Amino acid sequence: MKRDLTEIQKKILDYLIDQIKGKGMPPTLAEIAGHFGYKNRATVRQHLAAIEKKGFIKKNAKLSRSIELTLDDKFFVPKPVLGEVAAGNPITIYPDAIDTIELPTVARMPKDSFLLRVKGDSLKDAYIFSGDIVIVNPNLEPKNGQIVVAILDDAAVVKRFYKNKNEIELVSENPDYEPIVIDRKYPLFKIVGIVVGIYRSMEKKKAG
Amino acid sequence: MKRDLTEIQKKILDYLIDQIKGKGMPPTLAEIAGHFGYKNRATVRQHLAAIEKKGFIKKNAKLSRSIELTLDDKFFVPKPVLGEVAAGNPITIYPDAIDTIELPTVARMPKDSFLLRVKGDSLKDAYIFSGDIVIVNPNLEPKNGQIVVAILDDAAVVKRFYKNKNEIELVSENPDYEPIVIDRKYPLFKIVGIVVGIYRSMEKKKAG
DNA sequence: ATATTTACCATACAAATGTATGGTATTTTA
DNA sequence: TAAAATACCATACATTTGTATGGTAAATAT
Repeated sequence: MKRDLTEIQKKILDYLIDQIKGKGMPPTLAEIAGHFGYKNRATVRQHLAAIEKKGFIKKNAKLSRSIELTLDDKFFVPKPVLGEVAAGNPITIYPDAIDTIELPTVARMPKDSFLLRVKGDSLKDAYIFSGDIVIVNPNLEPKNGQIVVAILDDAAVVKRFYKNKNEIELVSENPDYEPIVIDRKYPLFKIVGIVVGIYRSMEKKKAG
Repeated sequence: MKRDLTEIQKKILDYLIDQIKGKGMPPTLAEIAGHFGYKNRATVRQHLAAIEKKGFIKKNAKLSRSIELTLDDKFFVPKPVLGEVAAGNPITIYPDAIDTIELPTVARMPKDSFLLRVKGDSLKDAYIFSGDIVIVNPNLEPKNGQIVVAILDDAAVVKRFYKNKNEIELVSENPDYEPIVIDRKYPLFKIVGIVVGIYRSMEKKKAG
């Protein structure tokens, strides 16, 4: 089937993915040549032909930048899910993506916002459920009543934010969970961001 | 600040987003012209210039397909909401968009899919609530247990789909609502599409 | 009432782009 | 060892592509 790529071909494919993912469009032959120091587009063309022959890309003849990654369907824009955040008890946010919504083909990662998958049911009265993806914007100031992602001590929770006189409270909608009052017990406390939206795929596969 | 786009400009922007997110690369002027039936690339160019002036895209001069979306910072993409669909009692689907929501780019939709705002609470046990936006794909065959949008008689509902021997049943998760059995009473019955995802913005007030 | 914006058209042109062909040299495979 | 495959080069060419300019007509704004 798919033979292995040579080292150079691998580097070129990497570059293709990087460009498509990062810049939002595939490079031209000239751009690829420029990046790798080739003096000729024909060289690039031959590499691309080889990569295509091995099944990693597809080129639509005669169209500029017509390099398609043959990795998967593009049902949704692939976005990395950075971790899981507890709606009940705190759960660690992993440094790297733990999962991807759909596949890592052609995505443009927005600069600031990120995704977290919710675990636990403490926000079920706010209609957020285990398995939902919350969209977190780290650049907004939290207002009372908003749902925020906060770090307590090396772990994160998603709860409603309330700031009183000199005390911050994180409350669940679910009465089974006690409100968390932020005090000296949480020296690492930090608001990670505000939940600006949630998304839920109906295609089932996720466990809670 | 950013002036509103005209209808045509909106359609073009939508097409741009669709192509960039879906195909992995922005279209050329000629491709845009072809898609909208323009006989001339200059027309497209002028539209793009207008859209760029209003701040929705950025063009890198002289490069082919050099259309960058400046929406990613905002993380959201405007999409038309075609109407309201009842989770409880049927509500008419309007022929034109009744609203526009900012759909997160994570929730980019498959081609041909559309959005409906849910009204009513008959699906609340399926965690879909009044005010939620459902993403509907009209190109999938419904399987038992899936949530579908169906037309009963000039009105639409969103319910769980079950097909028995020779009978189709639409059931709510909420026991307050009786299952609807499809028979001669519903000569116009038609499955509009399958709910493939839901999105809920936390920033906007929810409609009752 | 007049100016501006919007929404198209046509023609023209330089640069960008993909392609074609032929060449050299090295490495890998049969 | 001979035959492919790999990894480059150069030159040439037809299209594609973005751009520039000028024009018409209708809708909006001032």
